[in-house]
Amino acid sequence: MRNLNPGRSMENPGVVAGGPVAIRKQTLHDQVANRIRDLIIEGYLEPGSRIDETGLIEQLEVSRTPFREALRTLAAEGLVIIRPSKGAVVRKLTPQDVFSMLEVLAHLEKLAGKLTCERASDDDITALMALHNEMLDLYEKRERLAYYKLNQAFHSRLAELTGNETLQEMQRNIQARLKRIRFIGNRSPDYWAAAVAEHEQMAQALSRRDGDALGEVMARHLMNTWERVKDSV
Amino acid sequence: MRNLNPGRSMENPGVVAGGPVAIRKQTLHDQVANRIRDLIIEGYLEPGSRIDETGLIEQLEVSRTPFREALRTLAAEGLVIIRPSKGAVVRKLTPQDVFSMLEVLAHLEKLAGKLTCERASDDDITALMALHNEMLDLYEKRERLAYYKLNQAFHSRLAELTGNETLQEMQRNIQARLKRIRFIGNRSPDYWAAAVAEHEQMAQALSRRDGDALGEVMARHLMNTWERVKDSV
DNA sequence: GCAATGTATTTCGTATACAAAGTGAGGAAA
DNA sequence: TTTCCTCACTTTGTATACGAAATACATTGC
Repeated sequence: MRNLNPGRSMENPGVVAGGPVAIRKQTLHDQVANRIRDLIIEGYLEPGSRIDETGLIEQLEVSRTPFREALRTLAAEGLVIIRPSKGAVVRKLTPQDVFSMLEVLAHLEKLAGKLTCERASDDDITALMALHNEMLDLYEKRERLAYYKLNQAFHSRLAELTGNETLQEMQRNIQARLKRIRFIGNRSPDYWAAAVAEHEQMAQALSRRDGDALGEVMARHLMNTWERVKDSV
Repeated sequence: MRNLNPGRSMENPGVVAGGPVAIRKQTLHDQVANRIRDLIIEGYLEPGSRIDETGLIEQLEVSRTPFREALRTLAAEGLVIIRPSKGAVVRKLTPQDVFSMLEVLAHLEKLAGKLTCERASDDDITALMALHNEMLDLYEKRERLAYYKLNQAFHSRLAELTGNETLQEMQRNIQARLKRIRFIGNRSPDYWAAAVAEHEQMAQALSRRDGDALGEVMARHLMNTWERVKDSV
């Protein structure tokens, strides 16, 4: 499924196998928005800290107009907060914020699980299971970053299979805000093992197309994530 | 709970009962964003139609900079779509879009119902019931617009009582996109009566603090809404 | 007469300049 | 010494100007 709205954050490549594809035009403010988003996620811009317009503009080598438009996009996405006449700050998530996001995300994933079981084709389910197996491999090898990325892909794919665009968008939005936090969640080996065990249960439910069970596991999975990260928020 | 982000759509007044509140500064682009949002919701800007930058700028008497920043905010909210170098169009909702939004909204409201039953104080519930009774009054008097507004307030309040900020934000976002559509939903007297009956059930469940029942009714309510509006999308 | 290409005109994207608001340091008065 | 005010400086907000891209139209060739 192609992302027609260049304003949203997406990491899919611009090329699809087989045949010419429209050249993706990226306006400057889109590029800037993506760049700043990454800077925030990767921690170069610390939560709560003011965003130095002048400084960043020089570093990114763009003028103020596209930069400010990008900031407003990120503000609408909830990643930064713009205080009129006082500059923008990277939004700092309180534990409450994180909990509320996980609570909603858990509930959305529950819906995703249920709908996917109802609507996805056998091939799609098989493909999803393949992803899961890859994840197990990576866990065995203790390749944490790769595992993490595949994990994101797994959840995104699950949302896609529901065919529900809104669900995907909301999930993406929350994921983007939580990205840094979730990465922390798997720091400890114990936590990681627990997460893998939960994923195994998901895969089981998925292969049985047991939507209710899948939904329950996914919701539980995210509430456990809370337990894992709450001390580091 | 105050809305600290002036970029988001909110209809609450700037003053809360009891005590001084920070004066809300509104930058020009915020005002413009709000204005355009209203224009879209009220139908002055038709879905699918191109937004005439030059024309609107003249009418609103603002320059391009705040206008374009406002557009990007609305794009991030999903109300308009910006096609690079080709102008912005008011997002046109396909029946699929509407269905997917209602599906997600239904699921979110289900969560809201459950959490409210678990977390709200008795006073809060009583206040919510009062809203409900007012709605019944307005239905008797066939005051459709007032009923509609109170209905929105009821659902917003319910989300507030969960104490979950993210849930509120997501609900607001979807509500904003659906605003026009939902208004249509009550056109026919039969439909309206059905909606009122469903609300009565909600109130019942709420007064019993039966979260599961409330959640079920709310989810059903929105799926019924789909039945009511699907032909007019 | 139709299609294709070149050109004019409009619209969009970005940079920059100017105005307004905020911030902080230093000094004067209590 | 402390507090409050003032003034200079920094940063933000808005307007405008210019270059680039897209669209519409006319002209030319078949």
